[in-house]
Amino acid sequence: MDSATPRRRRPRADARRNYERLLAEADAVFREHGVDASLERIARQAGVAIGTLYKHFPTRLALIAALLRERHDALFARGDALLADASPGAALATWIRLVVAHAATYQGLAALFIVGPGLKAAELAEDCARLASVTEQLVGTARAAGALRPEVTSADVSALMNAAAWVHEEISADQANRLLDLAVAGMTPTGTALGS
Amino acid sequence: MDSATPRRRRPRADARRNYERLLAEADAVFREHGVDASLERIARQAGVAIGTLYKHFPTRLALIAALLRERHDALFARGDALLADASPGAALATWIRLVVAHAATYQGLAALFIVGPGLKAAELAEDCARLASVTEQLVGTARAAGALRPEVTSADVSALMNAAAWVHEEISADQANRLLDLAVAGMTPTGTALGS
DNA sequence: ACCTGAACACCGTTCAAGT
DNA sequence: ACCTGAACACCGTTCAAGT
Repeated sequence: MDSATPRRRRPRADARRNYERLLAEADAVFREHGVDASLERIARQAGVAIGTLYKHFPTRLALIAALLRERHDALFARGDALLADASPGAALATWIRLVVAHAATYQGLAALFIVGPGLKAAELAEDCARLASVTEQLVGTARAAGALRPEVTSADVSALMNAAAWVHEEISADQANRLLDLAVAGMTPTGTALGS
Repeated sequence: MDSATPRRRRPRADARRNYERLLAEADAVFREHGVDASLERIARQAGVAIGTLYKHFPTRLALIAALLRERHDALFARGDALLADASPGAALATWIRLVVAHAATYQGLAALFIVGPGLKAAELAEDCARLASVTEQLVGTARAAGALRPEVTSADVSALMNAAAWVHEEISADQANRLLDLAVAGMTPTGTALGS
């Protein structure tokens, strides 16, 4: 059985260094120019040839996915912790803020998340599925606790989070927060904030 | 004085025909591939050389603006009519639907509208300003009539309209409508739909 | 007055040749 | 095992030359 998943050989030192430099430069370039930024620029800034970038990351999405790996693990861990929170409304409110802030880190990232499990985004499909799963559980708990109107779906909450992240990218964090607060008030039985 | 704005000379017949064909093909290509579609493809499909496209439309935004001209005139006319509506809440609700449907016609259009009067978009700046102006007036009337919570700004409504159009582009008209209904409920003193 | 298409720059992607 | 960089395709944009 184990032979089907051979343990990875220790990578060569220069390969590992190139991999790390590429990730670091990709983060810098994506922060400044969004996830559609030039891959050639990333390779150039990392001091490697373009072929080396493609060797390590066969597609743009593979690069993005590798870049998000650690942050996603941390995000999902926080999500799992929130599921055990005593106040389901407050837990969902916290989760929404976390996800919006994360999805707004690079311009264009929210657009990737929103298509999610959809056709494309192969390398990010699993991350999107986990994101949707945690959201669905938190929405379910909040609804069961009476913190959400019964007709609000987890798809509604996901769409809102991505839309708010997009507003954050395109206008400002402030305007994104206002949209979030208004829409959340519309999802609440009392017409106010979640968890209050 | 009039000599400062010389009356346009009648364009040559082939020039006029090329102009019209370019607009028609641009509409078709933008509908299928969004506003970032290849200009070369548009010229090719219109049967003209790339230089001819640039002669008529010096920038991509000039082409988009020309394409939206008639639709914008119709939209703003409807907006002016809505300002005289007896029910300000219902009028705003109608306006929101009109703008969202319009902003979702081409993928990427909402992203242009949301930056609006912002730095770029020179050729579209005036259209964005008129859009914002009508929205501001309708929001003001609705608020004065008690149909909106007092703290809701016209910037909030504009952000919501663009966000809903984006969700329409990226997911579905249905999901966009759900976001719209939920957020509007959060903007209303009663937590329900506008104009009811 | 308008149109054509070559020219240049830049990027995505692949792959033969090197070490 | 990994890296390099040329090669090809495609597009944005400009402009000299044609009609």
